[in-house]
Amino acid sequence: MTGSKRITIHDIARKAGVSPSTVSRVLNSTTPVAEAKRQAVTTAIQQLDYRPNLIAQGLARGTSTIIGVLTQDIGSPFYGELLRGIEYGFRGSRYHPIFADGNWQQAEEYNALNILRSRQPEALIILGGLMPDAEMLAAAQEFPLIIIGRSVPSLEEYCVLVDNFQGAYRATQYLIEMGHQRIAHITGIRSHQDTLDRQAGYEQALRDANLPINPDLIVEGTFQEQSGLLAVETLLMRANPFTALFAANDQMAYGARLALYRRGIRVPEDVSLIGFDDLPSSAYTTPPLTTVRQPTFEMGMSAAKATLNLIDQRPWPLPQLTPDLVIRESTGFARR
Amino acid sequence: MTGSKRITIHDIARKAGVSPSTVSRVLNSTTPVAEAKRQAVTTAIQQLDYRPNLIAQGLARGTSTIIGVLTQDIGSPFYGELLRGIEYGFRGSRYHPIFADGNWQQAEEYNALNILRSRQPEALIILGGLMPDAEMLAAAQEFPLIIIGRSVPSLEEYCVLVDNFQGAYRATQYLIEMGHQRIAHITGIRSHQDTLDRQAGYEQALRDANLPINPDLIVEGTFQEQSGLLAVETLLMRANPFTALFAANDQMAYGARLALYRRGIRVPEDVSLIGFDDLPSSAYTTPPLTTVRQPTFEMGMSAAKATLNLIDQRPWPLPQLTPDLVIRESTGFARR
DNA sequence: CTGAAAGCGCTTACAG
DNA sequence: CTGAAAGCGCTTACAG
Repeated sequence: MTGSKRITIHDIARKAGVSPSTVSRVLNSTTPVAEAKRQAVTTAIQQLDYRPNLIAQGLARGTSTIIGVLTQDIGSPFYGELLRGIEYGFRGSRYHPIFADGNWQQAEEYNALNILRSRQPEALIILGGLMPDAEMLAAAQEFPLIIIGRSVPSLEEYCVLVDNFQGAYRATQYLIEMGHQRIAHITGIRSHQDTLDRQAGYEQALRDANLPINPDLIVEGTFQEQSGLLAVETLLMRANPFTALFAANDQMAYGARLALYRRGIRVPEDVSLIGFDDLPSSAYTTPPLTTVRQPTFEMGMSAAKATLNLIDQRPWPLPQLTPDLVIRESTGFARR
Repeated sequence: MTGSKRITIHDIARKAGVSPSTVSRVLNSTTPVAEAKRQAVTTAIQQLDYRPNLIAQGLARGTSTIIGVLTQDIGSPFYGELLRGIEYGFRGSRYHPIFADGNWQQAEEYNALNILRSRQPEALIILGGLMPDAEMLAAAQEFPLIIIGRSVPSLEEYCVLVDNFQGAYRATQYLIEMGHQRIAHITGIRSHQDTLDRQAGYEQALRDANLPINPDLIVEGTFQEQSGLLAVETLLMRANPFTALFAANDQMAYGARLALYRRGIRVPEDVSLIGFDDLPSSAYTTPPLTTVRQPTFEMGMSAAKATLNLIDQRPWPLPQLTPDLVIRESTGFARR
């Protein structure tokens, strides 16, 4: 179970008949080294299967090559693609992301941030979260910082996000174009900015079409499946008919779809259903879900790339990401 | 963007009028320290908002407090719960998991392993993967090692997994009990042990019920949704009727369900459908999916706990995890 | 090109 | 109880 003595730069120096400094130099090719010695060192490294101790290197160089990533719910389908994108973005670089989860609770976020801090990250990526803007500004003082899925005033140029208002507007508008007039909305958690922006987009689209905003058609969810299911039950109990339903994320749309199914309400024949996110599985629900696509993988990847650029003090172009409406089969014309 | 000079143990020593050694001692409470000095140190720490540099500590103590986790597809829904469990299992400990992804490719797995190695992890958790058993044994020499979702000969006591054979057997048996005689199977990727075990369970259940094993009813998938969809198309083209379908994982079951839907084949009235994994969203498909549940969160959590125990040289009881059949609404009696 | 020395920020025997 | 010193495994001026 326990390995043999970890082998160090000194071991290979001895074996190669040079000084540790020289070994370090061939390792990092920072300074020319005589060919013979270089050879000796190289073969010694191979023979002893030596691998530099990154943490010692980190201490000596003052660089940890670690990027702290503050997540909110590692494990949720939405974060899955984001993480994959981040992981992909750092591949081949010498940097390695480490994750700490805030669990959508402020106290845990602070805690996670401190955990990350103690690992001396060279930059931070923060995904959403409930931390006050002031804290974000403070963090930006301390580290190169990229923020995903949230817009922080005066830090806009470090934020990677799609326009939630715009996405929701587009979704609602599409429903209206399809002839729907009574469009219900399941919101996310009130404290999230996404929730507010998406609801605002929904309402604006209604307004622009001269349709009334009916509070009875709006119900709050939690971004999770079960809440979508419950929301539909609530909506149905209110006996306020609707022919279309816009859920603030796909997971709630799944729950809503199930509630509808249980009541024998057909999608899209009786009710059109539209989500937000375009999770990978949304293309495989029955019927496949019409939804507002967030390019999550790309968001993660560009955040990673931007982080690398920030560290190297290069410009960090962030892509112009627009939420696309992906029209599948859960939406149709309103019944006449 | 760049922080001010990082403050160290010396800064607080100076401020508190003690030696760095003493600061270290109050930090770690390894040795009694006079109350007055302890106070001075504590307040200095607060005032300067000092946080120890974990990487320096690591070097000095020879402990990184890092656990390397080798994943295969961070971001897939199956791994989501596992990661969440792992994360949860390490909460409150001083250890922190870091992830590197093998992407289900041997070369990348080796690479990921080396990346982890360079971070000097104190233990390793390896999720599945294609690495030869011999490599796993070697890794176990080098680190305390826990393996999830795979059984490695002579390392059984370090493996956390559910019995795939048994789970598949149970699923198939249930279908048979419901009167199904022509049961199709969508397998996973051939090179995965899970695939083999699940198929074996399926076949054994058939055999035990004196039902024929019909190669025309078995089609290979990739564990992804699209392959489930394709598999059903293939099955349908073969014109070999079946009344039930067992997919080697939920994602393929989703794809299969969609293919069926497109053909107007009802679930469960015309075909019973059963998956494997019990992903969180499987409770919300239409109809909710009958499936073999893997307690992935618990698996992740117990792997983490076991790892901590291994590190501390304590016994590391691994739970007895059995795959439960979760009967929902995608299965029913065979048509007569 | 190359070695000896100092230093990265801590910890931990060692000697009071 | 406590300070000075050595050491963790590297890197990097500094002086040849």
